[in-house]
Amino acid sequence: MTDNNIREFDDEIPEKKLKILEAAIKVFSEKGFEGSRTSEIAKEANVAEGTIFKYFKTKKDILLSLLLPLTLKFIKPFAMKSAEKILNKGKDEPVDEVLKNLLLDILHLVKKNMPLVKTVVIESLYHEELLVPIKEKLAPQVLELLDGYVNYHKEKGDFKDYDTRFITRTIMSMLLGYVVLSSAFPEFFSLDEEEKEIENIVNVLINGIKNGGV
Amino acid sequence: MTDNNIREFDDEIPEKKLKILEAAIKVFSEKGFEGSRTSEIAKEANVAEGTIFKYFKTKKDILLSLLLPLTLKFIKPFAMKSAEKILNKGKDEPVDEVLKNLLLDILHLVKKNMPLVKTVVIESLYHEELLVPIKEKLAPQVLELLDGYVNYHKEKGDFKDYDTRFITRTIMSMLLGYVVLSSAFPEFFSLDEEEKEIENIVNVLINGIKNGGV
Amino acid sequence: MTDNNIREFDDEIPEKKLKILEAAIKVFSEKGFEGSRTSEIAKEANVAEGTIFKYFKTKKDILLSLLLPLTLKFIKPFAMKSAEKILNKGKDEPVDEVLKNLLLDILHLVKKNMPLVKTVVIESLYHEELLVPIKEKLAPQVLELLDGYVNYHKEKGDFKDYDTRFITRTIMSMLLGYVVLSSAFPEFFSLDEEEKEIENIVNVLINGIKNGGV
Amino acid sequence: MTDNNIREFDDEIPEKKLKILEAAIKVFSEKGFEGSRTSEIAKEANVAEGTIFKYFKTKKDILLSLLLPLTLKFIKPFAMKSAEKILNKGKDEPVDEVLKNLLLDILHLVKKNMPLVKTVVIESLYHEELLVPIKEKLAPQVLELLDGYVNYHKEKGDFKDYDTRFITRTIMSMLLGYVVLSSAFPEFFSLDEEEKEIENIVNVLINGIKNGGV
DNA sequence: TATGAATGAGCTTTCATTCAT
DNA sequence: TATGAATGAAAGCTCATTCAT
Repeated sequence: MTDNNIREFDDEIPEKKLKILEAAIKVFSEKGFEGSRTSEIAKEANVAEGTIFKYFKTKKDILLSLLLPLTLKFIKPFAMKSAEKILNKGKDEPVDEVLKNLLLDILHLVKKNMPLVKTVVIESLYHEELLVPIKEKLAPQVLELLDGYVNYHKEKGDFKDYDTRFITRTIMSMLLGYVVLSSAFPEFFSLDEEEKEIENIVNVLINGIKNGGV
Repeated sequence: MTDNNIREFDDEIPEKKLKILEAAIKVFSEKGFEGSRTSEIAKEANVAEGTIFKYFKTKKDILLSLLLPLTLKFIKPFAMKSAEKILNKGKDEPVDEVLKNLLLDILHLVKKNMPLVKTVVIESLYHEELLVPIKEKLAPQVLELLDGYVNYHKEKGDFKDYDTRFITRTIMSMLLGYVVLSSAFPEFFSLDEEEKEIENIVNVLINGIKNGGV
Repeated sequence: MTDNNIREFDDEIPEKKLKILEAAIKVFSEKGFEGSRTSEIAKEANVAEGTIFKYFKTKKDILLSLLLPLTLKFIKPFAMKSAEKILNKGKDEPVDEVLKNLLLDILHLVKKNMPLVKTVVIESLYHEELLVPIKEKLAPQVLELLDGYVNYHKEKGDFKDYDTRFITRTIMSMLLGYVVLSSAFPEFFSLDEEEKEIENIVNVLINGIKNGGV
Repeated sequence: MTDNNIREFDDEIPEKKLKILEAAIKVFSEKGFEGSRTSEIAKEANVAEGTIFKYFKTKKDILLSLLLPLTLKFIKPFAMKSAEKILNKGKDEPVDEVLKNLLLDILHLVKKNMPLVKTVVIESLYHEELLVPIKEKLAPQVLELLDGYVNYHKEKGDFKDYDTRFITRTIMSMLLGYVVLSSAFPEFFSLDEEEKEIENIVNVLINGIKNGGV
């Protein structure tokens, strides 16, 4: 499921550098950045320790260069492929179907890149250099996309008159909560019913849990 | 708001040990466990570095002893005070009012102890010794309480016939999502409208965002 | 002869710090700064390697702190004791006797602290941070003293009408040349005839080597 | 002035090897041998780092091969050209003129090759392998030449009856002192008056600074 | 011949831990 | 009990040297 695959953009990135990045993602996600040893990354990457420092000035540098793969992984496919699916083709499909597919897309992207996402998200709590680009580049793009979707349906009269940003946040919130909970306590979730779970989440989001609400 | 106050249970815990724990919570939450230095904890606690090791065998030991304060902070008040409010007194109050109060209670508890919670939650991702007790002691108690609440309303016919555990998870999910989002991106939230935000979240949870649903 | 004795000013300098400084002077003078290993300094000082970095932030820091002992060794005794001997008491003594004693004083100071002097002089060729204080503090004081001596005798009509600074430089030059040559090629000099050698140097300086002079 | 020109003897020395030697002389003289990086030498020589090790087994090897250029630079011209000028043609010229020209010759040779000379001289203090050949080959030849000159004038009755070797040493000493001082403290010397300075030095050497000495 | 990516031994420096006081 | 100087194992990083191309 998680394959740390960051090779899609191996335009001219050297093989060894890619192996080091993959190894770093794995080790960072298991031990945390500060708890990781460059020696372990080297071993994991089947590379001499010195080689790491040919490609990255410092250990911290490895962490910071995870921003690029993360961005490429999320911005590119998410903003391009999904955005059109949602906003153009989606206009005729039922609202819950569209939302479910959107959340599933994001979820799959996150799950496929869980070690990378986990590492960047957690380390951004301790390293401003990581948080700032996320806030200024990644987050706005995701928000813009979702805001567009929400506004479209608000104007169409599908959604209640909540503040657009509140609805966006709530959608994000539910997905985020699911991701975190299901990662931390996988034994409470059945792996094979992920699609059903997301379907339920979308249903709650749209109709609420109250009996009688449609 | 966050005062790291763990002195409530200073039955016979020595003053210096408490100061070390408080300092550790502060430093751990700012730098992460591995990124924290015992020298900084000592300075923050106004204590000699050697003193730390009179009370804690190792640095890791400090981290592990955060479980006790966390448990005391959450299990005790939450299970005792709130549980009764919710299940007994709450039976006559409207369902959304009860839920809102419950979430606000939890939220306040979390915010008041954010550094402690942040540290234990994040470090539990890297240290089994921390995760296991959480899964086996803390989580079940919280789940039991919420499950009870959900079951009560399901039986009363207030809630749709979702799986109890799914509703519980969804409630947790939304709160967790809110906590994480509002901590990571405080600039997207207005600090003074926390209560309104929770109110909205509860409304969405109960009625959904779909127009026409009550 | 060379005892690396820098303890004279051990006002409150910790014993271990002194031992590290002494060891560093020894090792630096034998291997050069860059060729020296902190591990060897530690061993020489009978101290754990980590202890070095309790007293000095970096290895470079050790080098820079040699300036203080050097200054104390040279400025203090030289400027105070010798200056008066030379300029006051010396006024009645024959000019060559005074000069000979002055040069012998300096020479003994240099020889007694040869490793320290060698290290600072050579490393100042590669480290601006070392050269600047020497040029701005040490050198001017030495020059001022010698200039005073030279001027006194020029005014008295003892010396030819060379530029004062030229004579000063020439005196320094001859001593410097002797120190360097006798250090590099000790086998060309008889150790026990140092005083005779200096006497000859002073004679040449005053009377030249030309026959018939005097 | 200093052109590191060691190409005079490029009998069959490959171009790249020469470039490496020149680069090494430059870098060594600026950073010291141990403080120099082969990577920097390679860059300075416009050569791949690996190429260095095609021509020199080790970094140390580069240092040792500086002996040959140094010897060629000094022994050859100095012993051949100057020696005849001094001992043959010089016999009719005034003693101070000859000495002045000799010192100027040496001085120019030293200045033109300062980085090379500086490096070999300083590093010989830390590397026996460098010092021994200097002591056994270079020094004796220089001394023999000067001794011959001094003896010639002693026998002619021009010089006082000092030990020949003492006079030789004193001449070397004064020149050495001048070179070192003027290199370390160039601001104390006027560059354009080098010839005048040497003239003065020779005058002092011959006549002394005492007033009335001829 | 010349390259430069890769190496890994060894460097300086850090830091949790110990222990004499 | 509390200290903080001292420790030394282990960390990140450097750099002379190798070798496949």
